[in-house]
Amino acid sequence: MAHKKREFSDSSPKKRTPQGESKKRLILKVATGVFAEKGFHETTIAQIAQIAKIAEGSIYHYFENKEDLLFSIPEERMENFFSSLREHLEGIKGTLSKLRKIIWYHLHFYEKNQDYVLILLQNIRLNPRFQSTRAYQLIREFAKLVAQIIEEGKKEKVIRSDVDSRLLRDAILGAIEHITIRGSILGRLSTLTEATKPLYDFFVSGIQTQSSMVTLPLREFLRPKKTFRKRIGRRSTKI
Amino acid sequence: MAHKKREFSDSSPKKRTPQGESKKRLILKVATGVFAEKGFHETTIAQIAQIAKIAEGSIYHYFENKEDLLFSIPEERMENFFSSLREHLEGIKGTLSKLRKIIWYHLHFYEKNQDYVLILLQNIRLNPRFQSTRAYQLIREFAKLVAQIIEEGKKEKVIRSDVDSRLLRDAILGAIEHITIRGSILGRLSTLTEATKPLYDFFVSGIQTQSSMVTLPLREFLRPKKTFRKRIGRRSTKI
Amino acid sequence: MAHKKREFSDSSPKKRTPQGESKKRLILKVATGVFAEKGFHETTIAQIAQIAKIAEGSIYHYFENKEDLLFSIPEERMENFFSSLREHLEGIKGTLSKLRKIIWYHLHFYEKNQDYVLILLQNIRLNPRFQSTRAYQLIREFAKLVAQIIEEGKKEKVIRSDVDSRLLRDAILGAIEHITIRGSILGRLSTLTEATKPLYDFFVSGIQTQSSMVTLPLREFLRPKKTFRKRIGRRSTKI
Amino acid sequence: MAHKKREFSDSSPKKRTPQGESKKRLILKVATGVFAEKGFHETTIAQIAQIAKIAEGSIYHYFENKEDLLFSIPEERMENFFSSLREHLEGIKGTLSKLRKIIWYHLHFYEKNQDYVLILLQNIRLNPRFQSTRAYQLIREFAKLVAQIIEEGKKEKVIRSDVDSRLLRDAILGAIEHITIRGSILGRLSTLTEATKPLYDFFVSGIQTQSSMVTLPLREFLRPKKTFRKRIGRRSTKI
DNA sequence: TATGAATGAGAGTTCATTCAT
DNA sequence: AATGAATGAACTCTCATTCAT
Repeated sequence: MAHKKREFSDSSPKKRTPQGESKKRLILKVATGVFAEKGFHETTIAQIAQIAKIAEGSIYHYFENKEDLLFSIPEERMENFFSSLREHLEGIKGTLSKLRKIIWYHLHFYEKNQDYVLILLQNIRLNPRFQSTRAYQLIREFAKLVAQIIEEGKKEKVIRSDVDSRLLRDAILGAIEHITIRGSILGRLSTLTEATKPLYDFFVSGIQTQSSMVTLPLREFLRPKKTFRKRIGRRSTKI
Repeated sequence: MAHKKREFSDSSPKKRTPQGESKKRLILKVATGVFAEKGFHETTIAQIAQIAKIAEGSIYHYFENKEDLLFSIPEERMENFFSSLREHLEGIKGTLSKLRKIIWYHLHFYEKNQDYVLILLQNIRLNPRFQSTRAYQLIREFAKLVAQIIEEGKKEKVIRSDVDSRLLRDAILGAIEHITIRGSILGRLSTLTEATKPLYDFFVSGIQTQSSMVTLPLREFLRPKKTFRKRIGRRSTKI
Repeated sequence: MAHKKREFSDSSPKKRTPQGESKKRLILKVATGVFAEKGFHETTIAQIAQIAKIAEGSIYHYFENKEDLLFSIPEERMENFFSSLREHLEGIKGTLSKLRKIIWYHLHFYEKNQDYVLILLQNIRLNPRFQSTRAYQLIREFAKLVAQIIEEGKKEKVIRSDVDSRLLRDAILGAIEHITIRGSILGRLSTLTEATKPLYDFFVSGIQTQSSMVTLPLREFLRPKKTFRKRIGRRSTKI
Repeated sequence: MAHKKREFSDSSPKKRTPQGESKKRLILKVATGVFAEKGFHETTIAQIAQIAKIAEGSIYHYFENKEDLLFSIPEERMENFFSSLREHLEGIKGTLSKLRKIIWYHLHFYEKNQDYVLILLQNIRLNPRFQSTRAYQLIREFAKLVAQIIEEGKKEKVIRSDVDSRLLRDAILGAIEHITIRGSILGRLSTLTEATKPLYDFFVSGIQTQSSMVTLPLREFLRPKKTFRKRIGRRSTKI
């Protein structure tokens, strides 16, 4: 009555316990898909087992419990995300170019990991227990990296010195995330990277027209600079 | 399906303080708090009832089921949010001022409705059934309004004509949301509005320093303008 | 919707005696007994589980829900009833003999399946959802069979040609059922088959005495027959 | 904490508070309809109250509880049924005519009380608590009456002396009930009385053709009668 | 390793019934 | 007499998790 033959090992790239390791991957893959589609709480272990064509109990050989399975999803992906990002940033000169790269890479990554994003944003990120996770550390490191790059930009006088690095970082990441979520709702996830240039432009150059923008700055530019920031500041405050 | 007859019902000293409609408000208030603190799925009806000091069954007098209770939370708040925003925008001239107001108001609203935000962003927004809700319609209307204001800005030549209104809107809202979520994690929700000016500046003026920015534009400004956009475009694409 | 994690699950000394398929039978048997005794609506899943000495949840491994459990009761029995009846009818010549056999077999079956009958008549038969059931189909087939046999009898001139086959069938089945129900109330279910002969006689020979019956028919018999049925008809109608 | 008021007996056949009495009737009428349509257990007090356009609590002014409401349905109807039947039987001579009348009247009553029948047969009759009810007594009396009439018939030599009166009665009533139930399923309840003649004929004359039936009896008729019944009996037993 | 039947705590929900008004 | 908000016991059903095989 032997079911399962699986005579030929399937997709595993390397091998440790070639079979075992690949089965863990299988579970993770299936779980990611189902979680993304139906939501974590609406998904049952039984469903995952059924789709993965394994027994429910087998899932508990690889994962402590349902939440562990959930938290295991970002592990590999974040590792991947972060190391690959570092490669991509390798050799790029200039803060703004790095920033542009980060925006592009982030969108690109979300585009290629659509199901994962939804889970991350909806079910993982705010879970307090997630914060004691390796993946969470990577996210923090990534966030720090972005803030550092911005700080560099400020030192290099490419970015205005009054910019709050962490706030800017959050704004950029937030913009990326929101666009991703909108994309997922509207089914436009596959063209996410197209938003790179406009997003970059929003943040780097702002949205003002040259004419309306320059009027004031230009005069500033030709005059002594000391009062500049103050004036801007004043303008911004009078809501 | 049915219930046993309650054979002996002697032991309960029932209180009855029929405050009428206000009980619905009470439930809503308690539910919002508990949902925000523990999460929707981690909250039980029994808990809500206990905190509200009412019977579990009473909740079902006012709400169809747990999800209906959840979806009822945004109802009033969004109505409030939107109508109050309109008031705030009343009489404001200038697209950028309106935009600044919207940023401020949004942050302000989230600051005053901290628990609500978390629920909205985590448990409500992406639920497909939410989209057949009055509150969802209001959110859509609000989003449209923002995009319209941006469009106006483009017509008035205050905002660059190559700006994608909806994308900009999503970027701004995303930035606000992300900052709010970060704030909730870090316990900084009560100073949210302080982010108004920096956020506004990011989007309106960009983050580039005058010097680095003007170098190129200034030359453009002094020359014939026709090639301007093209050059910017080219620059932006070379990632 | 969801369930709390079972934080500590230490206290249970679980037994596992996987008898496989026979557990479904056990549940069915216990359920039949309790349903018959207390009625479907008055029986709780917990009671069945307790008597069967299994966990409540186990019942839901074998049956979709309580109603499915109810509707599963007739499945096997009707299959049994019908196939066994066919065997019993095998080789019997003559419509009336077949009819007698059916009456006897029906009573015999009810006698041997006392608890089942009550459930069938009280909780199953009139439930609209039952009618999309295999068991219901068998009941229909049985009913058709009886009507067919009566039709045969009419062709063979053993049964009066003016007999409405379906009505006669319903009358016979109704009589059987009512007697069964009375028997169940009076605790006489074990002598049900004794009613075979009298019931058969009621329907086949009628209840009239020879004398009172023959008086008229005999005269008819000795005279030309054509006005016979009419006269009978007239008599019957003058209520 | 005294519940139960009902200090004064309620069930008076005339009227005390014309309004009150008519409201009780209203509730009874509505309840009968809903019970018949959806079944007793599937009907809620709230539904009845809603349809009757009264408050749920009001129902408990007139009825002890839900079951009391159920058992109150037959009360009036059975009273009616029985007294009206007596009138109908008034002046009818001859057992068979009375029997015919009873069949007709029963079908007629069910035809006119369609919703009531279903409730009686499905939810009331077998409920043990019903048997301590006035209505149940009436049913018993009716059943006795039928058996008595049959006994009379035997004394008058119109009905064969070997007929078991109670069994015959049960067979007749069962036939009527089954035909009614079939009628309710098939939506033919409104032509129920048409079954009077065929039913009567089944029981009184039997279903055998004259020819097949008479062959034997005729010979008997011409010979001494004593061995007649025995022979029939013998035939009937050899199943 | 793998299985999947078995578990059982506990969740959401229902609804007959009560009683202050 | 009438109301209907309030009650809360009890029910069905779910499902993460376990463990004997």
